[in-house]
Amino acid sequence: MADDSSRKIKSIAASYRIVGKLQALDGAGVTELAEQMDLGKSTVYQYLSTLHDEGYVVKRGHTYHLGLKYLHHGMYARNERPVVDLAQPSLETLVDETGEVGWITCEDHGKLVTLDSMVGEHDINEKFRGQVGNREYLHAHAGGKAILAAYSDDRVTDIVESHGLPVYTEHTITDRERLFDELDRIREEGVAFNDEEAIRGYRAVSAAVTQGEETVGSITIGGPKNRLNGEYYQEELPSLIRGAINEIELRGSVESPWN
Amino acid sequence: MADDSSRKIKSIAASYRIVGKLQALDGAGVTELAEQMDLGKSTVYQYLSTLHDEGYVVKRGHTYHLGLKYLHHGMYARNERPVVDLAQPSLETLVDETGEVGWITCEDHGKLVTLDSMVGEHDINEKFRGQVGNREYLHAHAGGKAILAAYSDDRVTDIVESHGLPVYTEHTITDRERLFDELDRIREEGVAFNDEEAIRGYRAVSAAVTQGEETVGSITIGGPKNRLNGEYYQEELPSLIRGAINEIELRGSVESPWN
DNA sequence: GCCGTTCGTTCGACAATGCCGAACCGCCGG
DNA sequence: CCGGCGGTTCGGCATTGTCGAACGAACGGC
Repeated sequence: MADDSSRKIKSIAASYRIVGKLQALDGAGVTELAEQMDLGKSTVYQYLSTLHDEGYVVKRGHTYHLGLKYLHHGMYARNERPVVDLAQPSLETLVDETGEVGWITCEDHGKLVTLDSMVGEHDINEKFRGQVGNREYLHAHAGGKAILAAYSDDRVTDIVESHGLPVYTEHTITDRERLFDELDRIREEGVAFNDEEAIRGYRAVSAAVTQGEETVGSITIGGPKNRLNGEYYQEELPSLIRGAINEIELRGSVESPWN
Repeated sequence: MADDSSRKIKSIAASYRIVGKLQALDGAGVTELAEQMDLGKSTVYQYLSTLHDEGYVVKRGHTYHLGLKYLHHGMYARNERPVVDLAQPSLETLVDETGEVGWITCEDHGKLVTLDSMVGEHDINEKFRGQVGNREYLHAHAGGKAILAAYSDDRVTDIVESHGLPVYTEHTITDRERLFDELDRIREEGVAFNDEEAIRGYRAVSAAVTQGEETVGSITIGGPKNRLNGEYYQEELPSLIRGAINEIELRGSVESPWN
């Protein structure tokens, strides 16, 4: 593995390695970066000043930080995802009705990306609030499993092979067979659950959003286990989510009819 | 101009040119991009597949689109800006009180970047709503002028020289002398106005947010001219904004005392 | 059902250019 | 005044980004 002898432009890969490190370190200086990445000080400097000229990096004193041009591209990419506009109104009313936390997510390069999150009246442990842009593993979240269940088995296998099934809690699904069983169950029931599989004490219910034939993301309602339990968790929320999905797909087909 | 003979890594600059075009075209194919940028088809292909491997670009059918990794970096860069957490609570109450639209903005590479926007009860023409990540000229917006007024004249001159003073409406400030006069006025009064300088029919009031000695951004309240006029526009909003700034800077100095 | 077109993709070879070490400069503390 | 630690500049070698040409797959019209 890690072959990547395929024709890649090394400097682009290197530039993003630097960008990632810059983010991980909350900003850094030339020397520090050069040491951490086994690159010449002058090389790192050249990368950073190129990125600076292009506006993707800012200098504060003697340390470099990520610039806000990434926000421009990122929000553009977010808004381009149809699931955002499709799901927002229905999910918002769902959040108002339940008071829980709502999420709009989609898949990107085998990860589950948070596109939007809205908090209901039960404002909650900060832990459970969603950060837009966060990238999580698909298999450990309700929204991710809902999306995987909408994909073909081949596509799921590809994703599992390239990302693995890392463990978060004792409830995380960590082997492939159990995952496929779970996905079959989700395909039958139409909703996915997350029962403390990512964070202890946190549960969620989710379903995939499709536009035409394509799966474009998922919506999720989540909250603490002490409130999400019994019939509310097992029946009421799933039924509300299914209703919202229904509403969303109706609107979707009205907005772009016969397409 | 456009000298850029300075030691830059050409492939990084080129990769971001491609990323920008990809955004401008709402996704594009290899051939289309190659034509628009005067590059070999194979060259563009190599860039795109590198960016794809790195996860910064997604393929949908035969067209490439921006990926969501930019959202990850972008939201990180946004959240790192201290003005977001500092200003959010005070601005939110201000928006609730007035019912207008509120903005949190900051400067990045000579542009005014929207970090957050919140709509009050007078939900408004979509035109006036703020898109997070948007990059505007500083001189044509209340938030931008408030920031410029907090900078030194040298710094302002640098920005004006590299970005110019493009015209939006007949009220836009387009010459340097008038800009500096306006900035002096803002320094005295403590608030900046935007009287149809960016969009016809749109007015706004703003003030800069500082943390310690550093200007970290600005907060703005804006809305349609027919509501923002008379004493409300000239006295009441400025006084509310000044109050919010006061509150923000008190909290800022409490959170990081004696620093 | 074939051929023409158009797209994305692969490959090889040359020259441009990314990369590094070494030297330079400005700042700070002793 | 000096040593150490940052960021920055510069020259030259070898790497590698670049392009043209050729390939394969998908599509559509005669």
